[in-house]
Amino acid sequence: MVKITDVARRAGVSPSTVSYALSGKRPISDATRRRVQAAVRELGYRTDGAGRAAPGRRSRVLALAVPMRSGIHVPVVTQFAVSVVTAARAHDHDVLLLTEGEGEEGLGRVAAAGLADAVIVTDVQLQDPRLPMLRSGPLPSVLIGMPAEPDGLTCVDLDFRAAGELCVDHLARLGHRVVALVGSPPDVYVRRTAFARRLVEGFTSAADRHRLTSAVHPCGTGPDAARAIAERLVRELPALTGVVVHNEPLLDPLIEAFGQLGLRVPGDLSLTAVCPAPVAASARVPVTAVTVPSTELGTRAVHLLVRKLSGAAVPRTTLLPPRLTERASTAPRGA
Amino acid sequence: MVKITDVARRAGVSPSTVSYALSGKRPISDATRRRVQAAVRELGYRTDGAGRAAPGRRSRVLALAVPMRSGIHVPVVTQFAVSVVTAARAHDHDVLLLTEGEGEEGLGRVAAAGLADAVIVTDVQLQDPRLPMLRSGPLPSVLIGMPAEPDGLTCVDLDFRAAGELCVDHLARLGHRVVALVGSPPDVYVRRTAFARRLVEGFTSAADRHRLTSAVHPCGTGPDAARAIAERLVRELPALTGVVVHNEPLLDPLIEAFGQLGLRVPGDLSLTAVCPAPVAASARVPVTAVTVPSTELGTRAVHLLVRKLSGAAVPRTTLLPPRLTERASTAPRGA
DNA sequence: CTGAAAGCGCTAACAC
DNA sequence: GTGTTAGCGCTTTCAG
Repeated sequence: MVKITDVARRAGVSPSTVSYALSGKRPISDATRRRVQAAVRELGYRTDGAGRAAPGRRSRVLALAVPMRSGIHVPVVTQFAVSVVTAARAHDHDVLLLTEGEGEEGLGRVAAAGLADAVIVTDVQLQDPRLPMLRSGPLPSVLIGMPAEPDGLTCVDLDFRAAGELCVDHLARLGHRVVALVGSPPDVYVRRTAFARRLVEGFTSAADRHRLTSAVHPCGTGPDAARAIAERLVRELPALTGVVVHNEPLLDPLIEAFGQLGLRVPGDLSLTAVCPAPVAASARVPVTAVTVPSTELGTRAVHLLVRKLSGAAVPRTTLLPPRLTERASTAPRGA
Repeated sequence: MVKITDVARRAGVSPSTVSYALSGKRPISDATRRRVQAAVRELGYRTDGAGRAAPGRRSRVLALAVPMRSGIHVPVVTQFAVSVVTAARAHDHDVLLLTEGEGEEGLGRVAAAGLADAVIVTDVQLQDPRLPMLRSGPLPSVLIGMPAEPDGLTCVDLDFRAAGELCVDHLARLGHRVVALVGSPPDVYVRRTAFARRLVEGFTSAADRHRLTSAVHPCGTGPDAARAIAERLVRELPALTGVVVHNEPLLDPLIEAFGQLGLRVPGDLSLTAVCPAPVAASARVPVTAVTVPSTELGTRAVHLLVRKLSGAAVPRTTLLPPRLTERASTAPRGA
C-alpha cells in the first residue's frame, strides 16, 4: 500500500504538504502542487479512508436509514437509495445502509461508533421514535418526510398542499365543477399523515378558490371499499365529474367500480392521483398524477446534509414543488 | 465522548484489558470481566468505529455492489439488500451501498480506501468487467450470480439446472407428455446467461429422463412475440400441454396469447415459470413457479464472506436448491 | 508557503 | 491473567 509519506518522499516535500495539496485546506505554490500531483499519479496513491477517518475526524460516510416496514413502496424507496448514493458520491461521500425496523438502535450505534458523519432518515412517521435522538443527538440529519413537530429538524418532502391544489387546478381548467378527494385509509391520517392532511388542505382551498363543489372522503382499500365509495359519491354528488385519489392500492379498484356504475374514465369522470409514477402509469387506465419525486428528494437531502456538515445554515423544511404528469385519465368535461 | 481509557480507569484495569474483555480475544478472569462490563454500562461506552478501524485493521463494513442497470428487477434487488444488511448486522458488520453503473471504479475506490473489509457483488454478468479486480484484488468477495469463468471466485446462485428439472418433474407428475420451454430473449443468452443455459440443460435432461417430447424456444418480449411463439408452439406441437416460461415480462402476454388461441390455463395448458415470486403471484393467472430465493442468497453470501474474512476456506460455488411453489397455473392433464 | 511533530482511539505485540 | 507500549495513516496544530 502506497501511503502519504511515500508520495511526500517522491515529491521531495513533507507529508503535511501532500495532505494540504490534496485537500486544498491551505495555499500551496503551483510548483509544489504540480510535483505532488505528479507523484500521486506515478505511485497510484489513494488516501486511506481509515487513516483519514481517525477518531474525531470525518469518515465521509453518510448513513441512510430505510426502515423496511410493510406497506412501503419498494421501487420508490429504492429510487431514494440510488439517488442518495449518486448524490453522495458527487460530494465524495459513501453511503452506509441501515434497515433495522427499530431505527433507534441502528442510529444510536452509528452515532456512537462514528461510522457515519450524518444520517438521512426516510419514511418518517408523524410521531417517530427516532425523533428525540435526531433532535438531541450529535449526528446531523435530514429527514425525508415530515413529522408532526418539525422544530429543530431539517426536513425535505413533496409539497403535498401544492399537490392537492395542482390536481384541482388541473380539473378546474378542464371545466370540471364538482370534485371529490378520495383519500387514504383513516389510520394513515393517524399514523403518518402530516402529508395526507396537507393534501386535503390544498385540495379544499383550491376547490374554494375555483368555486367548485367539493367533498373529501378517506377510504379504505380493496374492491369492496372502492365499490362503496363509488356508490356513495354517485349518490351524494350526482354532478361529480372530477376525482382526486390519494390512495395507491385503490386506484384500479376504483376505476373498476366507477365502470360498473356506468361511469367511464375519462369519458364521464376525470381522475387524477397523487402516487408513485409507476403506479400511475401502470393503472388499468394510465392516470394523470402528481408523483413523489423520489430522485429529487434523495438528491436534495444529500445537498442539505453536506451543507450542514460544512457548517452552513439550512432551511428547516424544504418542500419540493409538485409536477403533474398528464395521462389518459383526464379530459375536458363533456368531451 | 467516553473512550476506552475512561472505562479502564473506572474498572481499575488497563485499556488493553478492556479491549480484550470486550472482544474475547484472550482469556479474562470472571471478576475482571464483570467489573469491565459494569464500567461499560455505567459510562455508556461504545467502541469507536474509526478508532477500531485504524489503518490496516478491520472496519467491520461490507460493501454491497448493486449495479442499477436497466432491466434488473427492483424488488428482488431490494430484497437482496435487506437480507444482506440483516445478515451482516447479525455478524456485527455494517453495509456500504455501491450503485455505480461501472462498478469497477467503485470497487477500486473502496478497496484502496479500506472503507470495507470485503464486498458482495450482485448482478454478475457472464463477462463482467469487475472480475479481474475481484480475482486479483486484495478485497475478499462473494458474487451473487455466476460468471462464465468462476475459477478463483466465490459464487452463490440459484441452481438453475435443478430449477429447470424441477419444473419438468412437476409437469411430468401431473401427466403432461409434451412440454416446451419458452426462454429469455436471445441476447440474454449472450450477455448474462450462465443461468439461462443451465436452465435449458436441466429442462432438457429432465424431459429426456421422463421420456417427454420437448422443445426449447428463446423468445423476445411483448405481446407480438408472445402471439408468435404461442401460434408456433400450437402449430409445431399440437399435443403440447405443459409450458415452462423463463422470461418474466412475457408471462402475462403469453397467457393472453394462448387464451386467444382457445387454450385456457390451466385447463388446456399447464404453465410453470422461473421468475421472482411477486411476478409469479401477480400474473393474470397466478403461476406455479420456481422463484429466485433473494433473501437466502443474500444471507448465504454474507455467511460465506464472514467465513472468508475469518480465514476459513469456503466452497467455490454454492448453488441453492430450487423450490417450486404451486399456484393456479398448473393442473393434471385433462383435468 | 512549508516542515516537524503530536496525537485521534484503539488493538496487538511484547513483557511480566 | 494483566499491564505497557508502540504504532495504524492521516490531519492539524505549532513553528519557522
